Amino acid sequence: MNTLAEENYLKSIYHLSMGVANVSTNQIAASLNTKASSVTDMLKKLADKALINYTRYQGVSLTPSGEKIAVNIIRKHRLWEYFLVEKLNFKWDQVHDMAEEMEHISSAELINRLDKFMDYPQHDPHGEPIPDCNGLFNTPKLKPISALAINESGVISGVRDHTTSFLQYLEKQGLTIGIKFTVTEIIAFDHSVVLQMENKKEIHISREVANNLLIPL
Amino acid sequence: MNTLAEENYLKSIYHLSMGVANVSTNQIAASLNTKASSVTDMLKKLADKALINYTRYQGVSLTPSGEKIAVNIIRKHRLWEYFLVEKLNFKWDQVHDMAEEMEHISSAELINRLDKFMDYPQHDPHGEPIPDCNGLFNTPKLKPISALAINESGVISGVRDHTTSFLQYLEKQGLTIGIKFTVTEIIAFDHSVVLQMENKKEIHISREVANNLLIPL
DNA sequence: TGTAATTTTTAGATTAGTCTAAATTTTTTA
DNA sequence: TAAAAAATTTAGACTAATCTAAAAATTACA
Repeated sequence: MNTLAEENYLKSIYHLSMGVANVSTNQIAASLNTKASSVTDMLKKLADKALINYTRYQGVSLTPSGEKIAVNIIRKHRLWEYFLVEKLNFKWDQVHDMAEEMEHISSAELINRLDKFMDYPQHDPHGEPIPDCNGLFNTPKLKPISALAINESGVISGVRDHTTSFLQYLEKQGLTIGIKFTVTEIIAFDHSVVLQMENKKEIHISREVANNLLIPL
Repeated sequence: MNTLAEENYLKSIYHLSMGVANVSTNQIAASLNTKASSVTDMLKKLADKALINYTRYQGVSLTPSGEKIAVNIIRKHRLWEYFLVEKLNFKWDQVHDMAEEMEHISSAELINRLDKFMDYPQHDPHGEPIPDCNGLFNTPKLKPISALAINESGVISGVRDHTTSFLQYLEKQGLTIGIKFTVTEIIAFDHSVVLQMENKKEIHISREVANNLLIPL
């Protein structure tokens, strides 16, 4: 098995790898709130274990076995988040830190039974896809609301920003996963957007919020 | 907060403290599968944090704050065991190691909601009492089946030994928590005991098993 | 294209938790 | 009650993960 620190590095590298060939030492250091020198040490260790491809000064990528471990941790994270929201009634902005701890519970049998207990959910409370027990999942292609024109509609399917403050704001506005809306106005001056919700209520969101709210492509 | 190692030491000291004033270094070392010298080091650390009363060569006891932490870990352990058995359908002999990991999940809010979700269970799958959110619980006074005479009855309410092999044996025999029986025979030669179950089936158990199966005093 | 800026790595410490081996204290027992 | 045995502690070392400061490599750009 791998240590907690190793698991967190693999997960971080996985997240940072989206769409890029190699992840830099500094990127990893920033995402884990640690120093570049600490990252270098750990990269050597992970390379020795054949979990990453690493050449000095050239950044890293996950090997298939490293990716498998990372995806499994993400599976556990998202299933526990789903559990916390659906079974224990937490809000979607409260579950991240708890799931960060729970994702390191090792038993595969446990997580598979948890998956079954919740009837195999496909997405976590933030709209992220949950890998199945073989590590398979399809990432829905999403685009921000800011890419829509007037009179176009969409269903909120994801968020780009996962910070508590952003999620709390969305919750308060009723802008949660699965909600349908139509763009009724785009303010030329600041690119803010007016949405009409299914219940006819209008919500005015800033360009920044529109950039961080995702709908299917 | 405390480290994982610190939590395990406090829990171990708590369990070993049942009915005795002080726990010895060697007892702790044996229960944690570590060396006496490692224990001594940790005892100094826990004493510095005022979680134990420690005088060199004299053994240790928990302070009120140390006991509070220990009881909280035990609360979490037992609630997760209950969850694993009642919600995820694990057998009572499968849950200990998983709960050993889960008991270190830190959130108090999480564990209180889990408690509520399961409707405030009073006992874990092995019959051990579950402390409430204030750390309060009453330890039912129990005695072994071997203390019964012929024609006396009882309800299985706890087990002294928690090893997988013992629990699996009991499970196979149908000797689980809550089961009622009457002693129909005690073999003088080896002190083995014959039980008649509610369904009239007779089960013959060794003296050792009878010593490890508990009923209310 | 060569110097400056940035990034990354190395060198050397530090902390938590552990270990072995030796020294010390307590307990047992002859 | 004094040696022997057992228990406990100390001393010194090791590993994992981290840090700071300095050195080395890469990249940027004048």
